[in-house]
Amino acid sequence: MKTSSPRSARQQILDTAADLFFREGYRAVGVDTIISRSGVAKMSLYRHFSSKDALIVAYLERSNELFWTWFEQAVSPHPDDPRAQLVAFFEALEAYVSSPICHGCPFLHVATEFPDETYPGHRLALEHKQAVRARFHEMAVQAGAQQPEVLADQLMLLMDGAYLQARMFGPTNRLPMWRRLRWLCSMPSHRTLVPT
Amino acid sequence: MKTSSPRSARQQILDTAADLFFREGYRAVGVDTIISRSGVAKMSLYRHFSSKDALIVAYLERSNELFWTWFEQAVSPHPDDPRAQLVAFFEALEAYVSSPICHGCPFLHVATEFPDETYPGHRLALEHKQAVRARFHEMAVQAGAQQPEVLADQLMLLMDGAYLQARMFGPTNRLPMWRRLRWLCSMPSHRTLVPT
DNA sequence: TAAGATAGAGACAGTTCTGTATCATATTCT
DNA sequence: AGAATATGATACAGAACTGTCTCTATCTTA
Repeated sequence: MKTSSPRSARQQILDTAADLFFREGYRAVGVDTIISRSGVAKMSLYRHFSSKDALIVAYLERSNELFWTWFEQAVSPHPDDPRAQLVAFFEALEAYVSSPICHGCPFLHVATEFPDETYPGHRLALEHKQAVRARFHEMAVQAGAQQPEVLADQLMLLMDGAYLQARMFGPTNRLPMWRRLRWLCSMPSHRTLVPT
Repeated sequence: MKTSSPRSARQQILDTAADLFFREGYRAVGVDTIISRSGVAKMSLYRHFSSKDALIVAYLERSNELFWTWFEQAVSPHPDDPRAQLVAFFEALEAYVSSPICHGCPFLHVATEFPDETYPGHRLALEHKQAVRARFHEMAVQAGAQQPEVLADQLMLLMDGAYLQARMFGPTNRLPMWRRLRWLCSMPSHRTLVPT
């Protein structure tokens, strides 16, 4: 451990940027806002992060780590039951997107705000989503799913759709559609719902 | 009909703004880019649209109209078969999101870039999505779905998820996941795929 | 206590953004 | 032809943005 101040300065910047980026968007938040809100000097920001884009990348990398610790923690109560793991994760997801602390998905947002696929943040978003899908696929196989590819796609749809709705309906009025997330998980699909 | 120039000027602005907003995003595109790309004077833009936000609103309203004409045209071959109408729309959607002209969904984008629910564009996005869901629900009822609410939610998930993926994977490399859209439509859900 | 690294404060440059003002020109309708 | 309207071109104001520079203060560590 070096000093405590530099670490806390960097952490302060990252925490503030995370909150602002998540709630208001990447392009909507300027570095001036970040430094005034975090109470650090502008040069401290640029000493720790070479540019705003680098700060965005750092935020996304931290978000990725937080996601996976959250994920593994959600599935940990069922170490030998992949099916229960999937259900547990989506229950955790439902609780999260129903809470006022959720404002969507940082990776979905960055891919929307920076459509250029060569943009570093967009690349990270793609890698993240593909990793999540790979994890879903792995669990689907372990659970003995008959069509793990399709199941993985459906779960991705469910997850990203939940994040989207959280963004559209704000932290309040969250319920209109997402009280039904668990239903969507456990329901047979529309094909079977509509008589042929 | 008044003159031809004024109409074509306004149309020129709207067409150019539509293309730029859709491909690059709302905040990423400035009015200077729009006027230089469309070949009109800046004052012509501000004579037709009181502000950039008003231009965004006009674009969204036009997008809404185009969506519904597209929607009704897609379902028109099956006037007396609501179930076939749903399938026909999602086939049209699959073809659209698989084509390079699709860059996502303008309403999803505006809600992501402007999280404030009081922002006019965000409000329009909410109204649009709720109208689409209402239409799905209506068709689900007509088709005799056992749980039209759930089916409507699933269809919204499917549609928005397709738009999302189109944004993440660019106009190229579109296939990785969305070759399976029709499968997702016709497949029993993961609950039945995973043995209990 | 002394040295070195880090942070704070604030001015500054250069660009970009939205929106306005001015004036000349072209087009349309009477 | 003449009047009204719309457009083009361009300069401009004022703000916001990213990123840099300088100088001073603080804090850790030896």
